[in-house]
Amino acid sequence: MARRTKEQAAETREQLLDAAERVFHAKGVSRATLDDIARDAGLTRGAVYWHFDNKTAIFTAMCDRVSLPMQAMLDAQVADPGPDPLGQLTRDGARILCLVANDSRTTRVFEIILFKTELCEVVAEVMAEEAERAARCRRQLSTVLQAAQRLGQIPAHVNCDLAAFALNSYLIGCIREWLELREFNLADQAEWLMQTFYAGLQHAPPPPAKVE
Amino acid sequence: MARRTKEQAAETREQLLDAAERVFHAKGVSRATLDDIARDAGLTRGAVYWHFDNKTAIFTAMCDRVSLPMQAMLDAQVADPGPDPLGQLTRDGARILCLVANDSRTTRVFEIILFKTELCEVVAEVMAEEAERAARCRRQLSTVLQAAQRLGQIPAHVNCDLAAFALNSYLIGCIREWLELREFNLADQAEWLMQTFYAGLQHAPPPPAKVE
DNA sequence: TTAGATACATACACGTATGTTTGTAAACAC
DNA sequence: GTGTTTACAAACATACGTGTATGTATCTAA
Repeated sequence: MARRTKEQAAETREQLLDAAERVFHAKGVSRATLDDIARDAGLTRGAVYWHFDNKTAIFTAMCDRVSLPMQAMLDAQVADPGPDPLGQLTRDGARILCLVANDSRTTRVFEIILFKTELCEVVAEVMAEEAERAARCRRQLSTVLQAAQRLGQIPAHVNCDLAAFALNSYLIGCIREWLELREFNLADQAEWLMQTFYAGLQHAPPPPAKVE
Repeated sequence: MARRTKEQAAETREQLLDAAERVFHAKGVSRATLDDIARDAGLTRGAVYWHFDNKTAIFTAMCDRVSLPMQAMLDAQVADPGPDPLGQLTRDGARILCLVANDSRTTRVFEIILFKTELCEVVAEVMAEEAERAARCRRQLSTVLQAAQRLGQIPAHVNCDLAAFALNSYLIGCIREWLELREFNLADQAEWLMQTFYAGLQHAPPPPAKVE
């Protein structure tokens, strides 16, 4: 095959990742063949092995294309909680839900991660990364919730670590169930869904014991 | 191999399902081999193919062992909402969380379903069943929430279909995230988690539009 | 202008999962 | 007690995915 220029090669890489999204989504990650991906991109496995070590490398690269921007968004939120942390969290949560609902790449990759990926010992590195990422996310959420608590937006007796867990669970759960359902416009209801959850935090009963 | 009695054969079947739980959990459903399952049970693939048509049949049988009892529990709740539907829903939700936290078989199978199974066109029958089951669950939750609404436990402006979606999402999300985290005693916090969510429903803002 | 590196395509060797078929010893019907 | 069916084990044929090795045409740098 003819050698392409650097830019053409980079474009080939993107096309392979696009193809991986489609194939992973259609067949599931483990049933997807490197040949499937190559063919979908109009290439051969030679191109795949040139740009990536193996299927796992493709998978992580594909995830990074959507997760890195979202992580940056949360980082900014933590860096400056602002005068209304709870309201800002509401809007950020709603914004994430809207992204899932409206950006097709985000939709597809979330569907792949939530429904078409088997985490097991074989992909231990990926699991460890994911666990670290999730833990960091919870810590950040807890930090923002504590800021809200200091401003009196949340009762003092609320355990912010547990509340962060609940918030994170709620968001993931809403994304997961909506992706499975698709019967209403998530973007329209995103604000209400988030506001209802925070109303619960504001009127939460006292905790039975400390978390952890 | 020697022929076994009917009871012995039924026990063999159970052992195969136990083995399937372990192997699916360890390797993921699609990476799990029928030979893996047979060996784990101390048998051969001959036994597997005698009791089940293929891997999909084993998977559904394994799921049924835990999902059927839980579905029966929800059915009973719908048949008689009682004088305090919201309180009863709180206790039922907490009970499910406790089951996930304390019953090892429930824990394992939920982990398999949530983290170690790839839903795709290849297993379309399983997906269709699951979608129907989930839809039925949401309808039942909505029914109970409407009963609570008639009793004044939830504001009249709340869309019960959307609230059922939120509740279901919250439960699944909590189960999923706790299974991934495992850093606190879920059974201890189950009541607080559910009560906090229902506090949100009771203080929910008016909806922006109709769901669906 | 040419030597080497690049960006793939093609071909091969290997392991391995699957479905099926055949074998077989014990249980059960009679 | 004999024949048949049951509940598996063992062996076989087939297919398929992976990794790697090799081929090659083009780009690029000197």
